[in-house]
Amino acid sequence: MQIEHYQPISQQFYTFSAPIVARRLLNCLLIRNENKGRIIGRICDTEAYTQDDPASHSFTGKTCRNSVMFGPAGHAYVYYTYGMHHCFNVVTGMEGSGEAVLIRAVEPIEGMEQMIGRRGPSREVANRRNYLCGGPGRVCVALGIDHSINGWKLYEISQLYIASPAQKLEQDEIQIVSSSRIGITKNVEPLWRFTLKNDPYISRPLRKSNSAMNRDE
DNA sequence: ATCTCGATAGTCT
DNA sequence: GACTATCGAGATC
Repeated sequence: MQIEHYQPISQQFYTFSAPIVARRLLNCLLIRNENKGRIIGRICDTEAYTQDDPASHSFTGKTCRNSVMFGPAGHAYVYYTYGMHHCFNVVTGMEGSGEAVLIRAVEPIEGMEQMIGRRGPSREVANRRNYLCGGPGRVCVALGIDHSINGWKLYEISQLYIASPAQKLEQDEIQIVSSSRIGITKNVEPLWRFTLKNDPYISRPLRKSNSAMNRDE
């Protein structure tokens, strides 16, 4: 079997504001290289968080935990929540702006055996297509992401990086829906969750109002 | 399909 | 001491 190689997306891609990068990341590939093999997920569900956003970790300023959010774009921000889950984010915007995009779900593309090994065998794998990587906590378990990855560059070929999609899809062909973000209590109005339209791998059903849009709005 | 509920520990005030 | 950008199981429609 021939191995296909994927080019990383440049750091410059991430220097735009979080809502823009969040929708541009849809359909891109999250690639995890390990000794055991390679795991690939196609990003299908993201959320944007900005510094003037009360739902964002960066809202109250730089702290020990969120410091990489205030660093250069294109780095990984991984945090631990609910005493048991990791969440994987990509830092966006200009350095110091305190923005990030949460990766809520990916579609399993390669390395399903390793994902199943980590997530645990379950009959859910057959029943629910979003079982393996549908949800920020699940993405981290399936791809082996934990706090040790906090701060890593995602724009160079390494153990974890993001690449352009394999099939060159025209921008117009990508149908994107925006909706309310999940699991937050503050600043619920902005429709800053972005999903691929009618994608069965997204983490949870859409909440509240939503609208179809283009990649660059 | 859509809801509840509780487990759990790091971070900040 | 009071928060969580969650998950999975179980109940109910």
